[in-house]
Amino acid sequence: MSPHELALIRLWELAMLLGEDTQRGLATHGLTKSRAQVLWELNRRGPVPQRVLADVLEVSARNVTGLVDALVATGFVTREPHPSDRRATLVTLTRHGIRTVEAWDLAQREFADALFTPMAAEEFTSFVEGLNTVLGRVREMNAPSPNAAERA
Amino acid sequence: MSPHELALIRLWELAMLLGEDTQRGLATHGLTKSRAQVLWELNRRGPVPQRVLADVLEVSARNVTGLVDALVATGFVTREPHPSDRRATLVTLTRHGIRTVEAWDLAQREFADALFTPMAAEEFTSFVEGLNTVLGRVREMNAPSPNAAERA
DNA sequence: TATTGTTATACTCTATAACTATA
DNA sequence: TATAGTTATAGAGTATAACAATA
Repeated sequence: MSPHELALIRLWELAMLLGEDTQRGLATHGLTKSRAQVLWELNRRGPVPQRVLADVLEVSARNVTGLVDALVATGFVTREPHPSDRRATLVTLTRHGIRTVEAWDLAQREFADALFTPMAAEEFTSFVEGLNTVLGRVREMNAPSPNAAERA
Repeated sequence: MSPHELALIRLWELAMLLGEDTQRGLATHGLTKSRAQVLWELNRRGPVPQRVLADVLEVSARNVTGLVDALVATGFVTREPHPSDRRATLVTLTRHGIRTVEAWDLAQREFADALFTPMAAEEFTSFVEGLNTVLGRVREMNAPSPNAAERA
């Protein structure tokens, strides 16, 4: 197996481990990855109509209806009337939803510190440099998405 | 945002991009991630009873029934009688299944080369070093899994 | 006429529980 | 009695299409 191939496999393994770890963390809050993404966007953007969520998450309007239904039922968000468009509803974080997102933020910072603090400063720096290079390459190789800049 | 936090976010972004890319590739073969994992294990292990697939993929026996049903219907595998245990079936790759796995293998090698060849040799080396360190840290921080060695 | 969100319907992955056939 | 795999049932995420209310 070539060094390149091995490096790619290591990247995959890391991605999977991080994914599993995150999923376990979300499950303790009674959340799934998809529902968590909704909360995350609401935290960034404030109350938005479901249409906006469908666009930023790149899923169907129908799917958003289901995700918001579930988040309402579990107390993370509410549907509020839109002040000027009676067709739309504003999906709004509850206090519970806000506290949940804040708890992740903290957990993520702590995880990042626990992960990288033990690394030698020089090793960390060159790792991040390589990571940025690889990320740039992957972005180039992917279908050029006009939304990439907007999402970043 | 701290450098540690930023690095973690970059890792996430890379993981997501690689995941999306892979999913697109699988879709062109008419496959999903779960079904592809089945083919992958069959390629590594040869024909195995469904029970083995359930164990290695860490999913329920019921789930394996569904995945194998779908793979049989789409011509990637067949169910063959087990020579000594009449309760069991041996899930076996068809020629189509074998060629599909071989095509991925090639595609993965090409992708890895396209990704890393443009990197300076020194940058690649230190990136892989950092990657291995991070991977080790994540493994430590995760729940210590007795199967980790077996799966690797 | 176009847009927001819903209902209707369907497919995939996932799980547990009950059951059949076999060990 | 235990195991391999299926049927029955259910929940989550996803999609398209038809439809209602509103713009």
